[in-house]
Amino acid sequence: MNTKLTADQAFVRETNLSLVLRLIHSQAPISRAQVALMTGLNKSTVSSLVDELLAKNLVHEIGNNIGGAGRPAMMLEVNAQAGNVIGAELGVDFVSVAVTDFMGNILWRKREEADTNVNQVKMINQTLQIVKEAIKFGKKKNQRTLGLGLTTPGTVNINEGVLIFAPNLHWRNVPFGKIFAEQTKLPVYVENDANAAAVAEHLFGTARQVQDFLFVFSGVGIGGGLFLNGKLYRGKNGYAGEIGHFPIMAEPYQTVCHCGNRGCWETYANQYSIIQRVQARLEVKRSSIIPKLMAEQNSGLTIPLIKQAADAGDKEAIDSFAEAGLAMGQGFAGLINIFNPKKMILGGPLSIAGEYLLPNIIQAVKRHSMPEISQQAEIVLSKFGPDASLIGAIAIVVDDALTRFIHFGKK
Amino acid sequence: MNTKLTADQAFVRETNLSLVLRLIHSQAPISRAQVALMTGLNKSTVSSLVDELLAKNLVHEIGNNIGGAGRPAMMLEVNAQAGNVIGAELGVDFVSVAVTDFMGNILWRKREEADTNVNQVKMINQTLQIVKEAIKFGKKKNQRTLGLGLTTPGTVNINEGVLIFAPNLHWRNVPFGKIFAEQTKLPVYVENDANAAAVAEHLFGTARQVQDFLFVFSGVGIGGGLFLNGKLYRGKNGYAGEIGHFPIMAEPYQTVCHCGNRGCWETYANQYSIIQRVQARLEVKRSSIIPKLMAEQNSGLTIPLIKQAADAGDKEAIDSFAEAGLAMGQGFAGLINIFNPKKMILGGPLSIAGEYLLPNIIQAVKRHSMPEISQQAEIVLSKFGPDASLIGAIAIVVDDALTRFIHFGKK
DNA sequence: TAATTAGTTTGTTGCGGCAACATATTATTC
DNA sequence: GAATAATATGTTGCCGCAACAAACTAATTA
Repeated sequence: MNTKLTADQAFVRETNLSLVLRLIHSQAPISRAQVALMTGLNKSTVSSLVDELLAKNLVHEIGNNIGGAGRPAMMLEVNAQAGNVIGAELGVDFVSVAVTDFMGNILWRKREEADTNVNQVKMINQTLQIVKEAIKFGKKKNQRTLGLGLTTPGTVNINEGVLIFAPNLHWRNVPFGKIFAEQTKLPVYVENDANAAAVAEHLFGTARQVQDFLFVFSGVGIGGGLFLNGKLYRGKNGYAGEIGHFPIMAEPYQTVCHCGNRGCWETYANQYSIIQRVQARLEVKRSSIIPKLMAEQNSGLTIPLIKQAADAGDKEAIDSFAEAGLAMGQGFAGLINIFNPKKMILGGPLSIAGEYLLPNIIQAVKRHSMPEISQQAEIVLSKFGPDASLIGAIAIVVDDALTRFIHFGKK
Repeated sequence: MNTKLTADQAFVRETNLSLVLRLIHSQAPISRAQVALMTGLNKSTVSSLVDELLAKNLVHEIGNNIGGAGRPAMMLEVNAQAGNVIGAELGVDFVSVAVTDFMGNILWRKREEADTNVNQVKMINQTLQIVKEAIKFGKKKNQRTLGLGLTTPGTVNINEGVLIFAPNLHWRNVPFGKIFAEQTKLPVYVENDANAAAVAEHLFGTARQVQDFLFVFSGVGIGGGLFLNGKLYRGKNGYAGEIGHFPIMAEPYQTVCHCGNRGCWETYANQYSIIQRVQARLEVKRSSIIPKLMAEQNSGLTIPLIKQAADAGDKEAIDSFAEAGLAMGQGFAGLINIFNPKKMILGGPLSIAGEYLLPNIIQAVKRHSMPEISQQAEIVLSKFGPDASLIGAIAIVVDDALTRFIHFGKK
């Protein structure tokens, strides 16, 4: 951790450059005068900072503002063509890769099913193959590629780029950073899925001006991205955010968690818990269209299928989501009490059923948290839903660029 | 919230002044040369910064270092006589006030029993009376008094100095800041007990160089002080840290929490839960010396009395602490998974039984948390035990002084 | 006396702030 | 329709102040 504690003039310049760049990023189109007003910086200082950003091609002028008295303002925005970014999400049963411009607009994407249980090396090679396609696509566009972001469920050492432990993948100590850097010759960023999703939401999503929020990434497990005081909180070793393993022991479903313990919150509120709930309901022979759907589609009992049943009005599906939503809300309530956040954002694969989960989450939060605190917290769905972690992989590269680019020379 | 995001030269000076002052505070005695080495600042810069601190009487020279080659170093330390600080802790059933010097050394203290249930105004007046005694004592010492810190269990708006809600006191919207400022003419700082205790531990206690830790304040309830990235985390409105109200619903003790809900973690691990556990054990007529002790001392069933019984080897007392320790550890485990802290510090009234609780907390943490994370977390007792919040009241004044004093003119 | 370490002096570089100014437009008046 | 006023944007040149660098003095030991 390169934690310089002292300040000097270079630090001042970097701070202000980064601040102005981020402001232009999130508020574009915006004029120099508006930047000066919003930051409190002097007009002349803003001009100097913007000049530098223009020279580095990070920002460009997009023509005059019309209307209003006085000299028309020259509007600025971040240059989407500042470079491409590649993001890859390594899920438990799939791999997703995307190429975007600097503003996070998707230019290319590909998703493949995968099976992590079979072979770690095979899955890494599969990912590498798709990433190489993505790089080829980026080259065609004749743009520099700024980096490769890689997200995965589990605790990550981001400095070394090593996956420490992913309970749901049963993987330990995988040096993703080294592997992908050698094979792609790109700067590689490795990050936990929920952390990355939180950054995505802050840069491109529903948490743009929000300084304190939690991203709850729900899928096979439940992970948390803690965005506190305007930045990601990673804890002592970067493992912070394992919110799914808070021991709550609430209901009779005493499922053993992938982490090895019993009573973890996520076992009551993850994908599998919903499937369990549906199974239990089907066993007592209630009328449900789910068996019919499974037969028709030759499919197992999956979340998309249950969602489909719920959309068709199937009571067992809807009630199962509701139950899981209440269990989810119990954890949300606890987290809201702990963090006093402005927003709680639900994303990840399970969020495709957000419309069935959210009302129950909100209800449980009302019941289980301190009203003074929960009244302050807005509970919403991720802008990117099941793609939250993929866009997150992009976001961690862009976010780093927004602070580091400043050090680059002229293009 | 005066959140200036931009940086300028004044900011640089403040940052470095504060850094040097804090370094001298925590590492004294220390020379200018050592400060330069540790901070990376230029020798001449350090000299200039130290000169300013000397001129403001915040630091003083305490003579030459002896031994070693070269010119002997002039050692520096923070001037304990820079001013007095008054701290007041408003507990659920007591009031404690102390006067310390700038280094937190206690010069005077007084504690009175109180009963918040009877009359809020009466209790505030009682506190005010003792605080005025403290001020008089401070004046005798012929020192300026830097401020009054006030801690209380509950959520606090620190900017307004208002207690928003204290479940265990049944108080709402008490403008402590205004009341005490008018009556004492001192700068008044109001803070939640656990938050303040965390600051105390960081400035004066076992977390001096620790950037990421949680203070768990256990007494009538359980509060948390979240010290993250080297500073207190307060959340959106300053209510963060209500860790006691995480809904866990673990055991048959379905006690209604003071917050109005059921299943809050603190109901399984607070003072009253231990008393309940002892009562339940005594009812089934086990042999215990507790009834005898109660009769002898004409006392109710209190934590100090149960502790006394445990010290005498009483199995029921020891086992009750052990049970509560395990319940406490369950929450610790969840918090460790969420925060990946370097330390977990247990303090507050209940920590007088720390020796009986801690081993069980550690055992439960091992069982319920992810080993990669919990191996990183040291679980320790507060340096100040039951006084953690009182010293915390001092610490919030000193901490503010360490950053604000820099703005003062020459004395 | 030489070596070593502590701290000071003098001058340099580079930052943002300030105030005056040039520029470009709309609004108002005749 | 032309002249003038008002308004807002952005630039220029100068200043104070920050840390830094290098050369210095100071005080000690070997």
